Amino acid sequence: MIEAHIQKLRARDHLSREEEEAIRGLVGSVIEVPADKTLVRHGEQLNQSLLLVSGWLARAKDLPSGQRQIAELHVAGDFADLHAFTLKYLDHDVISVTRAEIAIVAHERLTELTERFPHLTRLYWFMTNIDAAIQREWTLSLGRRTAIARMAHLICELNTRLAIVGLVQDNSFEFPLTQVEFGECLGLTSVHVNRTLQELRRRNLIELQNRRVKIFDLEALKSVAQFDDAYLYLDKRGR
Amino acid sequence: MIEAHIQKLRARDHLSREEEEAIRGLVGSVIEVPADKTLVRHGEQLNQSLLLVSGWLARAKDLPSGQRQIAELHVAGDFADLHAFTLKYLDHDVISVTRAEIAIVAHERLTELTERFPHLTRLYWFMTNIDAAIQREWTLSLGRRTAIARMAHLICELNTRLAIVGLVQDNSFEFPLTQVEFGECLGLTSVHVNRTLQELRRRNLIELQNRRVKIFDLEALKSVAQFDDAYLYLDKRGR
DNA sequence: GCAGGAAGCTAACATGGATCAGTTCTCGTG
DNA sequence: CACGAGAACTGATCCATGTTAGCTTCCTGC
Repeated sequence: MIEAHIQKLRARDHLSREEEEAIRGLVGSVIEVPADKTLVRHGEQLNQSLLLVSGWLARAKDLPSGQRQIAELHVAGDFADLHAFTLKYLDHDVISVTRAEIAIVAHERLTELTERFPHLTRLYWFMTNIDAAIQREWTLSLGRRTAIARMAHLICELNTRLAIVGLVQDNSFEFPLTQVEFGECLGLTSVHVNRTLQELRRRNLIELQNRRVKIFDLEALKSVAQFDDAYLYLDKRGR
Repeated sequence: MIEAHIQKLRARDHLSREEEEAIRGLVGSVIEVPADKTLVRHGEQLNQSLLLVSGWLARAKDLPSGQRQIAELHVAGDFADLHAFTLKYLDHDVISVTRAEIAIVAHERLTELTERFPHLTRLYWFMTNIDAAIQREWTLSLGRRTAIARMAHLICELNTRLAIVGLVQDNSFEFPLTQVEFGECLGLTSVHVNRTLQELRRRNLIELQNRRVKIFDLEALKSVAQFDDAYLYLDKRGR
């Protein structure tokens, strides 16, 4: 059920058997939601967080004009709104990009967990800080990278994050975003997403077909993106 | 010494006398650094965090090409790298924008504090999540706002954050960034910063002279910026 | 197997902001 | 009190990306 989540944690730190059990004990009910639903609305008071079991979610911020910026994408194993545990309400929405299975974790359970396991407290604090690091990298992309580098960078990021939870085979993974949604991540219009995608294709770096990305030349793609995975903190230093 | 920091916390939650004492006990030495120094280098192993007493710091991310994006600005009362407590090393640099006084807090002290005060643990976790929310708002700015809205937004943000720690008088506050640095925050060139600043001036919204911003019409400025301070979490819900 | 809608794609044209190449201002220093 | 350096400012030009307005393809439901 939450194997992907355990894998994601294990990529960053050691877990004792007891800790793993405690984490599995967090999950209350598991629900299934359709694509394109707003699961959490900004400002709404929250007493639970969403642990994504399968499918994709996103953090979306909208401007009064209707323009949307996606601030982070979430895949299996991610807590989409763990930060709500301390924030109490969010400054963005959480939306489903695809149909998704979601394990509900009550904040009460998290309070108990954190009072029993200082180490897991630091570990989950750390996980919210990784989300912040990912958003910081997106900030750099939006501020300073060109459209093609930005797009290549996001694909490298997803490739790395999906590989951790076993969702990459042969440099290929499912990519369910429409070009409009892709643009909402990259700060681009769908027209320019289309053009940029074709340019990546033309350079024989990737292919995107039937909601699936295939990376032909990962090293070249990383170099276009100036991608360095350090910001994903894939090392076990003990937190 | 760390009054500003206490004020900033008090803007978000209640602190008991005992908790306040414990927080004051965090501070080791206090140092003074000149402007334009790299205080923390990305990747470097850390066992302390920097609590800013006076002056401005920034989180900077550089591209191999030498282009720089500033991801957040820090003013008196901010922990510039509290996230290093769990991250162990950073994915960005911390630089001084001005001469600054900095209180050094050893991570050992923080570990002790968090094991003694679960409430303060949640509070500091919360504070790192506010930093993330600020960065998310910058992401929205960079992705979807025009240059003038972005600039207006940042000024509104600073106005709000500086007011909390008592650094705003008569809608006016010290603003020590050069136009180049301002552009590094906004994802703009200094040329365009200059022009955009003139446009804000021309519309009688603000004035920037002698390293000082004066806001003439805060409501109009907020409306240009589409500014809503919800993302700064200025309410006391008990964390 | 056909209708309708969403997603993908395209071309022509518009524009916000970058780039380049300076000039002017300011202020600290000898 | 002149000089030098950094910061502020400017004009001309360019170009990456947006905008508009389609057309095409692919599903999905009936």
